[in-house]
Amino acid sequence: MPKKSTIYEVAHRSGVSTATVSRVMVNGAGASDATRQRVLTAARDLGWVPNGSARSLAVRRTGIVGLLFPELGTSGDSESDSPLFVDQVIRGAERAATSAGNAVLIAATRSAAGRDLAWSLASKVDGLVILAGSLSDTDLASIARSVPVVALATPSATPSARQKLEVVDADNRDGAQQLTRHLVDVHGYRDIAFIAGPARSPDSDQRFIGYRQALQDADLCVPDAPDAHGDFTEEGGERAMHELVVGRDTPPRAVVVGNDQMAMGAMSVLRSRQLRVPGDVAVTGFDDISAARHLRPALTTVRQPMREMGEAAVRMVLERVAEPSAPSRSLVLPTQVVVRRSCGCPAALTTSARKKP
Amino acid sequence: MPKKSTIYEVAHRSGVSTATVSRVMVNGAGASDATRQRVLTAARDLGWVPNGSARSLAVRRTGIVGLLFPELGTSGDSESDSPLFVDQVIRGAERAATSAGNAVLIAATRSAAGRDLAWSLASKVDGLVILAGSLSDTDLASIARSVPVVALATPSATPSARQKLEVVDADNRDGAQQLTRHLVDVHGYRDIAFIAGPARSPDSDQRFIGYRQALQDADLCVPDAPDAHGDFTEEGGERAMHELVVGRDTPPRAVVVGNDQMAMGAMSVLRSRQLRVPGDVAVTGFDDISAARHLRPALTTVRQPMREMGEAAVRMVLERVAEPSAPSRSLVLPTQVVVRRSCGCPAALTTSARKKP
DNA sequence: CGACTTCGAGTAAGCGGTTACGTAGTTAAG
DNA sequence: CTTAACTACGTAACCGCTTACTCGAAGTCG
Repeated sequence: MPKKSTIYEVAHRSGVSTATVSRVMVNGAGASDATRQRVLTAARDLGWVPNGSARSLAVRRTGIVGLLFPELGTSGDSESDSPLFVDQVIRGAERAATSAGNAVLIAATRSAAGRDLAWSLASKVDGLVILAGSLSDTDLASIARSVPVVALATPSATPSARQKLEVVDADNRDGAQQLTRHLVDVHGYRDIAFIAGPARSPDSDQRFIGYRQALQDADLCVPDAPDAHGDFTEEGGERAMHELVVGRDTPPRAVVVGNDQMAMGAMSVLRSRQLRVPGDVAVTGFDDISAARHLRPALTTVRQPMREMGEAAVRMVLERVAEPSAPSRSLVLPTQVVVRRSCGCPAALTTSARKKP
Repeated sequence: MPKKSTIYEVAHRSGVSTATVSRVMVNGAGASDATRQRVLTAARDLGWVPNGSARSLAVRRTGIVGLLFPELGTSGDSESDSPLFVDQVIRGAERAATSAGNAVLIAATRSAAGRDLAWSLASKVDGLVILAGSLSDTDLASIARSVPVVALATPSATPSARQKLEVVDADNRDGAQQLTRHLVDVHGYRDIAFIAGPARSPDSDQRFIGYRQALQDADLCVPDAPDAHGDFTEEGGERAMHELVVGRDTPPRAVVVGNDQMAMGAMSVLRSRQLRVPGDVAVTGFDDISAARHLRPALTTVRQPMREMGEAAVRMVLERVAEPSAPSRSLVLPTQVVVRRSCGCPAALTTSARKKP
């Protein structure tokens, strides 16, 4: 690179002051046409890229929002476990940011080192959106004291933290409830098992609560705890389903699985045991990742508006940046059950059941 | 937010100069233990987050690398067409950046507005990695004159631009060639059609070239142009396959499709015409997106090391940033064919054929 | 035709860090 | 005891851009 040029060189080359150059670049106004042209030409000739740091320093705004998320596949190599969830959120965040003239700075926390990363990110951005699992609750709270933060999918945030924190989440509870109700009402299943995610996953908890609610509404027996736990990966789903099937005399008539990836694992276990889905055992997932549509049978699941969550989160930080003293709000986005074949519905019925009418 | 504090306040509160505070923060050294503690405490008490812009300005380095990619789904709403390719690249880039103490700033160019976005990105980063299709060749070249840039999957870059540009790509040609060879050698197919991507896609071109090479090596008739074109989406694949089948008396024995998403569309068209895959028509894809494994039949395809591409690209920009005058290199990463059922191989054979022995 | 705007453009004071350089005060060496 | 070499820390000059003021010139108006 031929040593970066500065605004001074541009100013000198076009025979004006730096102030004028600056005016021309930021808002075409404040200069005569002739001057503007001279400046523009000089800038182009020099290949001048204004220094963003200097600009940010002067205007006290970086035009960047940070996105912190957890890198789950700690194992490293496995490509399969990529949680599409994060990717969608990233895309949504990018969209909202770009359309507001900002950009998104991303970083993934891997085991432990998260705290430092978070602070280093914080120093470079106007605001932060932090995905569940990236940071401990206390770190989250303390960082939120210094920078506008919105937490994504983190309903667990302690009340005290809530004061400074904004939260965006999907209605996991309602989604699971609608889904389970579909199983009960439409298909008449009564023996419905639940495979949960990791023990301390708020998402998984919410889904379990919704599931229980539906059972209770139907006057069915309501279990205290999930029938099995997985870790949200396909392998975890296999293990959980295996455990579940082995632990019982007869398999359940249906099983509500904590997310799509585990549901995929679960289905393959059933298949290998000669149990037909949905004929013998109906299976449902959660998330509606793109693979869900292509499974055979296609997976009935609950769609989370992942993209929208990313967008909303970014919009909220930006609003907070613009208006730091506004009261902090929370946002719960609706989920939607997507009926496909794995629950026992016919192929034709690809429509999606909407929320409570 | 209780008005951000500065290094001056920290310095004052701990009774030292800003220089000392700075020294403590950057490298724990250069100060006595007692002083260090006082500074650290003061910083924590104030919830001080050093201003990244000021720091970057002073050290002339942002610690950020930009990633520019095209947002393909111009239509907007459709979620399905999200090319997982980009997501993987993002993840790879993030990984390489974070492990080097940097972060990734992402932005997607949507139709046309790309140029401005690119420059605004450029002003905020140390270097840029730009995905194919984000920018016109001329814009690419001109921006590469002012900032270190590595282009991803952009073999088309004009020779002149090459001088300043670094390029990372996957060996699309070789992948397609190996794949086609597999079809010919292992399965003995002779009538093999090709469904290409968008007309001006370098990736698609390379794949077509590899396909032709394999046919030529086998002394089969070598077509001048692809049998049909799609746009890399599932719908595009459906249209292309439809066109292809309708345009011929008998369907081809096998068809090499430009990417996985189109292959999925193609397969559903075949199915709806009562043609069995792979019994009547074998189908292959390209990319190895996660859905490929879950299709029925599972899709034989070519894996691109998308994550590695993202990592490599970021590493290369960072090296260029550190050593601006080094000669620019290019990198072509190997691809790998992944044999599954859609080509006609038995279920058991889930292994992957490696590159030329 | 003098007073009042309006407009184009320059001056210079920051923005919040970093760091070369300078200076006591200590310790080690001669 | 003098001198050299550290060590711990302060001073102040940047880094490159924005923007509140200023100011002269040109246009407006009663």
